[in-house]
Parts: sequence; C-alpha cells; structure tokens
Amino acid sequence: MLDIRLIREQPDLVKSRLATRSGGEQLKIDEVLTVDAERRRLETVLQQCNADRKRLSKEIGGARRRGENSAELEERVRQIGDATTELVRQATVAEERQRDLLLNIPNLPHADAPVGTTAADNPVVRSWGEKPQFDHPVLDHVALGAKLKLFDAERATKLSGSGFICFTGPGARLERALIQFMLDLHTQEHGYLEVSPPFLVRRDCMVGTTQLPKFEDDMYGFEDGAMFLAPTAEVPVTNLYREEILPAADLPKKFTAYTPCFRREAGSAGRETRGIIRVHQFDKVELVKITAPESSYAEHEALTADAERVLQSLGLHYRVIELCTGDLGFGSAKTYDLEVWSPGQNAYLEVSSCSNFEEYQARRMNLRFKDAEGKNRFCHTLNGSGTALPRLFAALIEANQQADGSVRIPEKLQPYFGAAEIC
RNA sequence: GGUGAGGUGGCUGAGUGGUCGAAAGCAGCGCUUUGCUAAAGCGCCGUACCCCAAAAGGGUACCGAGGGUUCGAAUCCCUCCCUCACCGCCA
Repeated sequence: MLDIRLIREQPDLVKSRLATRSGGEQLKIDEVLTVDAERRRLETVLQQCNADRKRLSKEIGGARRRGENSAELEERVRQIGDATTELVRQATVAEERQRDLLLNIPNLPHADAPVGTTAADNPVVRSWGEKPQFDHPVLDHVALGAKLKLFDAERATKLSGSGFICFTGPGARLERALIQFMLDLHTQEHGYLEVSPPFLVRRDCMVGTTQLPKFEDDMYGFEDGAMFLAPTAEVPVTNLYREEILPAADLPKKFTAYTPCFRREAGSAGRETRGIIRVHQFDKVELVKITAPESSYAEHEALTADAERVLQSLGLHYRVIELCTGDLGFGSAKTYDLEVWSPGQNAYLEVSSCSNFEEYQARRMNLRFKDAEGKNRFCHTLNGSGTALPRLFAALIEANQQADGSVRIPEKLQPYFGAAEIC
C-alpha cells in the first residue's frame, strides 16, 4: 500500500511512476486525493465534537458530585452525540473508501526499473552456462516422463481434474531430492532459517502480501473467503512478523520454506498447459527476507544470487531478466526473473521470480522495526521463489537426457536422489 | 465439540461507570551525588491520526476486535478472535 502522505505531497511523482505500469493506475490518484481531503475534513469536525462532548461530560460528573442539577448540560451533550453519530458514519465511509482505493493501487516501480509495456521489453541482465547440445533427437519432459514413468497426468486428472499432476516412482523421488537439496543449500550455505508454515491462511495474510483484494479469483478460498490456500510460501512466511516492531539488530531476517502452492490459474486455460509446466498445485522452495530500507537492494541482489546458485549447482543454463515497468507484479518495485533453458521446448522457462516490495507489503502488514534513533519505520520485504519444482524438474530431465532415453542426475543431486541416473 | 479461567502500555501487574491514557514495580534514556566493576536521588519514558506553512503547541482515538447501553465505558451488555486448563472425539 502506498503512503497517503507521499501521494498527498508529491502527487505528480506518484502519477508519473504509476503511469509507467501502463494500466492507467495513475488515474486513481486524483480520486484518492479527493477522498483523503474529505476524510480529513470529517475527521477534524468529528474530533472537535468529541472534544466538546468529553469536556462537558466531565463537567456533568463534577456537577453531580457537588449535587448540582446537570439536566441542561446533559441535553447539550445528547445533541452533540446525535450529530456525532452521523459524522462517525460519514468518516467511516470515507476511511474505508480510501483504504479500498489504496489497496487497489499497485506499488511504484523503482526509479531504475526499465520502462516498457510487455514481457517483450524485459531486458536480459545476464546469462549463465550454455545451451546443451545433443547428437540425438531431443525429447521434451512429457515424453521423457512417460518413457521413464516419472509422473501420471491421466490418473491425477481422474482425482482432481485437469491441471493436477502426480509424480510417481523415480519422479516422486527426484522431486523430493530437489526440495531437500535446495533447503540444505539455502540453510547451510546461504544462512536462511528453514520454516515449515501452515498452507491455509486467514484473509488478512492474503491482503498483507497483495494477493487480495485484487486477485481473489486466482485463489482457492474457503469459509466464505475467511481462509485461503496459500498460492506461494511468501504469504505465510512474510506474514510471520505482521503487526510487529522488530529490533533493528534482528534485520535482515532470512527464511526459506518448502510448501505446496495452490493457484486457480483462472483465465490461463490452454496457455503453457502442456505437461507439468502450469498446474494448480505445485511444490516450491521459497526465499523471504525482511530487511531495513537502507540495505534492501543489496539484499535483493544477494537473494537473487542465492536463487541462481540452485541452477548453477545443477548445471542448468539460465538467464536473468529484469521485469520492465509494464510487466512488474502488483506489489513489486523491482523484479528479476530467472529463466531456465528448456531443450524440450526450445525456450526459456520462468522458474524463479525475485522481487523487492520495498515497504509496500510492510505497510499492509504493519510490519515495522525500531531504528537507531528509536523511531518505528516500515521494513522492506523481499522474496524469491527459490524455484518452482515442476518447471525445474522439467528443465532438469530435458537437459540431462541421454541418447538411450535415460536421464543423468547432476552430481550435486546424486546424494539426495541416491543414484546417478534414471533409466 | 463441551466446561471453566483469562486477554490492560517493552515486561510484571493494579484498576467494576466520571479529573484513567490508565497506579505501582521492572527494563530503558537523561541528570546529580558517592565511588573499584555498582548504589541512591530526581526527571523523562506508548502508538496512530487530525489541526497548524513549519517548529512550538493543541486535539482525537486506542486497555484483544467489532457493536450496544449511557450525558460519560478499561469498567456494564452482545457477537467474534485468541490464550490457558480439564473433558469428549479423532489422525
């Protein structure tokens, strides 16, 4: 959520930055300002009424103690009370309207974010490794999976409908090995604390990390929208410290979490739906940081590097792109996407998205820290999917396929998988 | 699911309708004094929002959350959330 004071004091800056998102978001600013002015006017009048009422009520108390008649005073306060009721109603309406508007305005892109309108405008920041060369026909993960019996899409569909996958045998084991491998890497070499949070969270959490109110259609909700299945571990993990004031010395906090993720993927039917690339339930190992504002961008680079280490350790060719302003997620100020090379699809596949939300989420969650001067300030939050499992799985088996249709397991993963190949 | 007890400021903990935004203690900050790693005394010490060009200053709200009663609510009533204890049920 943006700071209303920033909007009030520098509306032109806010509008111009929002305009680079190319969704017409800047048009909401004037409306917020109008509501804000009205809200403050009502609040001021209301506070004057309350001050009068408070003062006169105390006088009544004093008069009664002295045994004096206070009927006239009581009548005056009663009248003020009646006026107050209506003012409270109007002020509440204005306040809710303002909050609602603010919740639907996305974050400002970082000043350095590349300006553009679509994914085609996302610049490649760097790439690592080389596309593997094959001297045999290249199979995609669907064909490899069928040949090696790594997953069973048909029977998963029988259980839960299209868009669900069931890993089987060596496939299930490979998935588990990847999870364990990533968690060990992040906890033992990158200094993250592993957490295993609930997957079902309250509505407030979803608002805090910006999934709601705007994207409710993409979420699996229960109990009339009181609870939701988390679409990413970012939701439970980032909300862990909501409504808290952290000591500055505790920052940065670094978490990694393995969780299943649940997404309706509404409106994306037929898009990237082949195989296991886009499913309603998938596993993911997430990275989350809560930092001081001063160091958040340095931490963002480090977090991205940590996510890259996964792909490097597995020997997978990938590239890092930076999202342009038009492609940036709702709450993000700056995002790097990691795209791994998929030989089977002859394309890059997004496996990881590393974002800096600055204080946008922290304001929604009321997550603060006490700085050196003892002032309470909002934290910055970052997250990077330490990689979506099905996509990593797909790229991994495609990149390591052999001429005979078997799959070689990267050396670093072998201790976790317990074998050097799948055949 | 049932019954009972609770939720007060960083912590402990008073406060059952009126100078209570809230006693006291602890922790913290500042000053003074004495001095071998400390003690004593005094003062300060919540958050958010609003008014004010700003500072100074003033005001409102907040005692788990939301409603209600009342001239006036931490205090009375209702609903919800949470914590603890025991019982029931169950992986």
